[in-house]
Amino acid sequence: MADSSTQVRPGGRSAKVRAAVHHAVAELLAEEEAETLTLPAVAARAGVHPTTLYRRWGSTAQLLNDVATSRFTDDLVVPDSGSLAGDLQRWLADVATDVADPDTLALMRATIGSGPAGGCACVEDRHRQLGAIIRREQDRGGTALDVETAADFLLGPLYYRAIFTPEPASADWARTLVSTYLATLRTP
Amino acid sequence: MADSSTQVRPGGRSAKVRAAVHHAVAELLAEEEAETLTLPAVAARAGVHPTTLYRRWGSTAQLLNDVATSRFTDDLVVPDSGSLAGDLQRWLADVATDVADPDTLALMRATIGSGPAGGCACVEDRHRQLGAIIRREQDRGGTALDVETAADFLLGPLYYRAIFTPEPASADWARTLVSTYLATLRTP
DNA sequence: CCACTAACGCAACGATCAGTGCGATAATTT
DNA sequence: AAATTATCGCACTGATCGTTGCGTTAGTGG
Repeated sequence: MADSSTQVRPGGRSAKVRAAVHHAVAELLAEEEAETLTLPAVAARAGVHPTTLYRRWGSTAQLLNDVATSRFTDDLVVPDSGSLAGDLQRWLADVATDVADPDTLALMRATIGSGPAGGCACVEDRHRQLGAIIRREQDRGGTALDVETAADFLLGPLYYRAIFTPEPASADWARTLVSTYLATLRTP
Repeated sequence: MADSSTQVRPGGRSAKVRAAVHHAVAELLAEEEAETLTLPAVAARAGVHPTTLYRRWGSTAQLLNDVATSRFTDDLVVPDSGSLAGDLQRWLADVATDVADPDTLALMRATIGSGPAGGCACVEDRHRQLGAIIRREQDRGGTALDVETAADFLLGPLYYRAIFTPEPASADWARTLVSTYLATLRTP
C-alpha cells in the first residue's frame, strides 16, 4: 500500500501532452543545437504551457531521460532467424541503421550530457535484446555467451564510432563486426 | 596571409585567465550536475568577469570543446616497452585509469552533449597515440595494423563501458582486452 | 450521471542569463 | 621607454528562465 493516496491518471489528455512534448524534444534536438533545449522552448514547440513541463519533469535532464528511455525501448523486433549468426547480424544491422540517423544521434548525445544515467537509458533495452538472442541460442543447445562480453565487442565499437568519431557505421559494417566476433569464439 | 590584421596575444594574463576558467569548468562539472554550467557560473568560480567568457568563448559548447581538447591532449606518454603487446597494454591501462575517474567522465559527458564534435575532442589524441604505437611496431618489422580497426576493438569497448554502462572498466580489464585482441590477429 | 481530484492553463514575481558600449589594464612591438 | 592594441573589468539593459498561487478543465470511480 505504498502511497495509495496519489493515483496516477494516464488518460487521454496526459498521454497527448506527453506525446507532444516528446515529439517537440526530438524536433528541437534535430534542427538546432542542444544549447537551446530549455523547458520553455520545448513547451512552446509542443503547444503546452511551460508550467506543465516544470511540474511533470522538473528539469531537462529528467525530460531527456524519459524521452530517451521510451525512444530506445521496444523500437526493434528481436529477430529469430534460426541461427545465432543470423540473429546477431540482423539485430546489429538494425541497431547500426538506427544509430546512423543524425536525429537519433542528437538525442543520444543530449541524453548522455544530461547526467551520469543518460547513457544507460539509451542502451538498457539493447542489452535486454542481446540477452534474449543469447538465451534463445542457449535454448537451441548452442554455445552459452556472456551478455556483457558480447556487448563489449558488438555494441562497443558501434556506439564508439557513432559518438566519438565522425565516420559512420553502416549496416554492412555491423554484419562484418558480428562475423569477426563469432570467429574469435571458435578459435580460443 | 589570412587575417594578418588581428594578432593573437597569449601572454601572461590571458594564459592565467584561461587556466582559471578551465579549472573552474572542471570543478563545476565535478561537483554539481551539468545543468548549472553556465558562463556566469564559470566566471564566478574562476574569479573572472562574465563578459570575458562571452567574448572569448561565446557559448558553453565552445568552452567545453576547448577544455576537453586541452585536457585530453598530451596527457599520456606513449609507452615504448619494446613490444606491441607491452605498448598496447601499458597505454590502454593508462587510458582506462583516466576514464575511470568520475571527474573525467563528467567532462566527457558534458562535452559529448555540447555538440556533434564533442566526442572527437575527447579521443582525437587517443587515435594519434594509437597510431604512434602501431607505427613503431611497423618500424620494428612487426605486423602492420589498421588504426581504425584497432580503435574499434580497444577504445570501443572501453569508452562504451565508461559512457553507456554503470560498471567500471579497470586497468586489468583493459590489459585483458589487449590480450584477446592480439589473439584474434594470430588466428585469422 | 455525479462527485472527486489529478493534471493543465494562466498570471505574476524574482533571479539569472545574454549582450553592448566604454574606459582601464597590460602584452607586444618599435 | 613609448606607442599600439589585444584583452579584460565595469555598469547597464532587455530577454528568458525557474517558480508559486490560484482557477479551470477533464480523466476516473461510484
